[in-house]
Amino acid sequence: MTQTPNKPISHAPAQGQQNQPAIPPDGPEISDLLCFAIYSANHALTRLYRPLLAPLGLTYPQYLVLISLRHNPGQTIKALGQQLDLETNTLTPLLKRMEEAELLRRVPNPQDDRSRLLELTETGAERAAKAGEITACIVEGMGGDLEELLDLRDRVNALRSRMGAT
Amino acid sequence: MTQTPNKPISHAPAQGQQNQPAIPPDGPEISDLLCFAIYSANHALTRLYRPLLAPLGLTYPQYLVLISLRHNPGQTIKALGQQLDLETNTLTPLLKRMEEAELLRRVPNPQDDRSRLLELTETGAERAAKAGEITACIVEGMGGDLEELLDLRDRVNALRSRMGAT
DNA sequence: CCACTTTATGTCGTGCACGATATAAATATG
DNA sequence: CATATTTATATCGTGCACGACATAAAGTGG
Repeated sequence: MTQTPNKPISHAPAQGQQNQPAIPPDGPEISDLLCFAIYSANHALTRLYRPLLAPLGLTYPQYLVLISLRHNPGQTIKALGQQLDLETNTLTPLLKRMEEAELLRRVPNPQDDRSRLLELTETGAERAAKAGEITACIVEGMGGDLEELLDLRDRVNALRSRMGAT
Repeated sequence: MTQTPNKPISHAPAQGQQNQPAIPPDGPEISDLLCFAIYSANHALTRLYRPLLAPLGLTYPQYLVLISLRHNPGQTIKALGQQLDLETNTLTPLLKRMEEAELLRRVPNPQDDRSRLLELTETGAERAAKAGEITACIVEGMGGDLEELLDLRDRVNALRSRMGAT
């Protein structure tokens, strides 16, 4: 475990004592930044998922859509967007690609002519089931014990909600 | 703090007792997934950075490049890629845009004709200094106390290294 | 019922990420 | 030294993200 714990995260000057900078003089290093850790962990996760999702013809965001629709059939695009914290400018093209791949349908909403409901096709449902199974492999790939991973998830989610995410 | 701690992260069947699934029957929910927490936290962070970086004419990856070059002047593209865990197919266009914006130069490496060294222009150095300062605002925006954030960073980095990231 | 506003979705342009592939220079090997 | 391999960078195509903008259908207030 190569890890140098608790280096400063920013170089905000210490309020009281000016002459003893506990913080690097010319700004933070990449390795100091929590935002970089998250940014880069996200890339690493994508790399972990890709070889497992590629055989299913799925990208990572598409995997998330399948997971979500499996638990919320007939969801609107807006509701999906709220769950994934994505806008329609991201979702519309993504969903179109998935519809073209016969994974889902965007059917009119009888309650509201502006809206569409999302339902998995049979293929989509099968794919969603397989996709759900690979999660275990990912947990494997992430290493560490389960307690740690669950705790980390909760802390990251706490950070998300402090940042005003949905 | 809306938070339901320690729901299961995957639905790997409990080894011993088949008849009492401690894990949801039809796969994980979005909110169960550590990978989604990280994926989404990354988006939230980008949203936090954007209004601060836009006035400097920077994107988030460009901000990272400036931070890195500030501490490692004359770095090669490869070295930068190792630090940011990015390939040249990402970096080359990004660096070209930054060169066009007069933030840096890609000068020939006298040691190796294949390679190029990266140096900040004067504008780039000024921008890097300003960029370093906004980190404090981000820490502000992330909320929570500093201890928590530093600990979180170290845990995320530990996860990164378990996933085989640089 | 008629503007006015809000809401659900879509379109467009830009900038990442990244797999696949290309190219030229450095290095290794016979 | 000639060939083979490796290495540093670049190119191309696809799929996100997302700001800015467009459109049509609800809703809302006179």
